Amino acid sequence: MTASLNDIAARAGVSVKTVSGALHGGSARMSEETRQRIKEIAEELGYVTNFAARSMRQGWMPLVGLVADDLITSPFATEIIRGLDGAVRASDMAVFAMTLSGHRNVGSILDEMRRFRPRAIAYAAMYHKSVDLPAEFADTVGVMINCRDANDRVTSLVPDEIGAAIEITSYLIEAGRRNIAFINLPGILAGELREFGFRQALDHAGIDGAGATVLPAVGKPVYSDRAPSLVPVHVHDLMKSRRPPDAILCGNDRVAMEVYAALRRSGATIPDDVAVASFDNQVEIASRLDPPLTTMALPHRAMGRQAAQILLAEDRPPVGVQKLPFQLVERESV
Amino acid sequence: MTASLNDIAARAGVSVKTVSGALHGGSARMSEETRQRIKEIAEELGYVTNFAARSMRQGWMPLVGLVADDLITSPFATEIIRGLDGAVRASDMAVFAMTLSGHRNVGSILDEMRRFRPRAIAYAAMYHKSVDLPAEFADTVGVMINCRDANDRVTSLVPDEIGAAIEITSYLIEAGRRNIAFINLPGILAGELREFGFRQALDHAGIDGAGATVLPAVGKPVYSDRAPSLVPVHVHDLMKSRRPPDAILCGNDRVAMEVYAALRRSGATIPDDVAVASFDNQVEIASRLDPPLTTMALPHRAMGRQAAQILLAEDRPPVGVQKLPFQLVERESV
DNA sequence: TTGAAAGCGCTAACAG
DNA sequence: CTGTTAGCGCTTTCAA
Repeated sequence: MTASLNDIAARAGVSVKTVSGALHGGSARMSEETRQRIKEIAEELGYVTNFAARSMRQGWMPLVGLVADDLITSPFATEIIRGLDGAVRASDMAVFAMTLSGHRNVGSILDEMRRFRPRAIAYAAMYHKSVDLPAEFADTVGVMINCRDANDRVTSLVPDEIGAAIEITSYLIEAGRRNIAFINLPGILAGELREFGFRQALDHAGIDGAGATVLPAVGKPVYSDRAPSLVPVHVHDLMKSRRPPDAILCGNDRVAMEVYAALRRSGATIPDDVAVASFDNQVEIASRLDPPLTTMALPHRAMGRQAAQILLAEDRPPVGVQKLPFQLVERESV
Repeated sequence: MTASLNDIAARAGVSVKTVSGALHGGSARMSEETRQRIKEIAEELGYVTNFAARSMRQGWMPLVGLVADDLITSPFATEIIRGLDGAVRASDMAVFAMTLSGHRNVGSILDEMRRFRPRAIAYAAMYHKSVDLPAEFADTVGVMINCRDANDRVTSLVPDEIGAAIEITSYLIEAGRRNIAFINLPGILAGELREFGFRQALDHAGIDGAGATVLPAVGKPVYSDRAPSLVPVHVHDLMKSRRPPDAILCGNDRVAMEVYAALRRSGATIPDDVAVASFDNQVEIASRLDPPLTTMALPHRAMGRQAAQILLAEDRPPVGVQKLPFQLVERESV
């Protein structure tokens, strides 16, 4: 079916070793003429390296495994994969992604991944959370992306939620807003941390508790897009209250989308009456809202890139949690 | 590092052949006791099959390659991959995706993929288009997803654009709309086909040309989300015209998003004054618009599933273009 | 029922 | 500078 080094060697009348050297330019030096001839024959026969065979000697396939929560099926995945892929390609490797979706547990999918003998494995979560990786897999996973190991046995890369919340809240305050409502994502780590940062920024600015309303975007304490949204009723109530907010901070861009609609219904204009800001910078949403949304962009791409650095580095860095900064994207909603 | 069959055999005091038979339960039968003991040792040693080694005999890795346009980085990818992955897993294989993004040409990435010796390769495009696959790769690619081979040498799976346009247009007509504007995606195959279906449905209903306005969503005849949008001005002009439309059909859900905003600015309500309908059913957008958007859902998942069937079938079906139906998702915008 | 041995395609070590 | 050979881990054929 597919041509092998042997086929080329036979055709060229040299040994496989010579062909291997010619194509993959090992230290073996040979007449440039022979090398050229071999390359031509390889081309002619449609030869492509057999990584499986090569890996028998090397011990691993030129792959970086990415085991994901349910990530691949989420729009956020794209940026993490882009970042990882770009960096990994530089080392002539490819990213091989598998999704946990139907699986019972993390261990079984990690074992599935290991069968392909990747050089290293990263674990990524769809949203920032704490993951309890079974002890026996602490060595298998080289880095955790967008989540942290509950037992701190694996180097983790997570977005700096607190910093981002402080930055965006301060930004709203600097824009003159004094009564900020935060429609947060309840029951998830990212939400807790952001609320912490939010309150800290308000404290720092000397704004009292009355100006620090925090409301849940959904009823259930679970992150699920299926859960019925509380956004319309919250916004309605806020705007009808004795002291309506002059800014609404949203848990993510989709919440912001709903906030936009609800504000319009209540007759408020953005940003004149109420400024709106958010977290995510989700492709195709944030920039297309009317007015375009000011939001803190998640460092997905950077986490992917950084993960590659860690995985492919000669020596593992000391285990720890690295917080990567969000980026403020200023648009017209503030 | 990793345990091999040899290690297990040594520990169990049997031959590798016996271990292989015990773990992968080939035709080889043996005492249930031995098999059990071997399995325990394997577990204890943390053995996982080495697919690379196995593939040396089989000739291929248990992989289905997915070479994509730029697909992986698009939210649409998710459903195609889900469909493909689900079906492929049933045959104990995994999907291995690679993106064309930085590459010069299709050929080079197909060769890169071939180095991993996948069982079969699918080619997928981000949006429905015609792809001119170099002749020498016609055999390499088993099926084309969301695009068709310009030379009809490869089986292709594409959405039934014409059918979808007819269905949604008829739906609008049945809802009593008589003056439908279509803000289409210019310069791409999907757009052309939909316009054809749109006009056909109007003709069939006996609605004359005056009720069939087709306008481009963007200026450049290229599908790009970077291109400046013409939607706001088109909607403005339409609503100011002597005979404003009672329905607007949109090229995709993001166009619909902009149409919503523009209609609100002009004071029109949805669906009372103007019904809005679209194509895509993009996750997180269509259902969250206010009011939720009636749209024709792209058959991405079905194309992925179907692709797996074709790739893994014993015998290849006769080459041809299979059109998969969209699904009408009725919400409140009509 | 189990063992021994060959061989898949490649690279690395060793000879020539 | 080039050829020969061994061996990676596995499955498969042939023997026992």
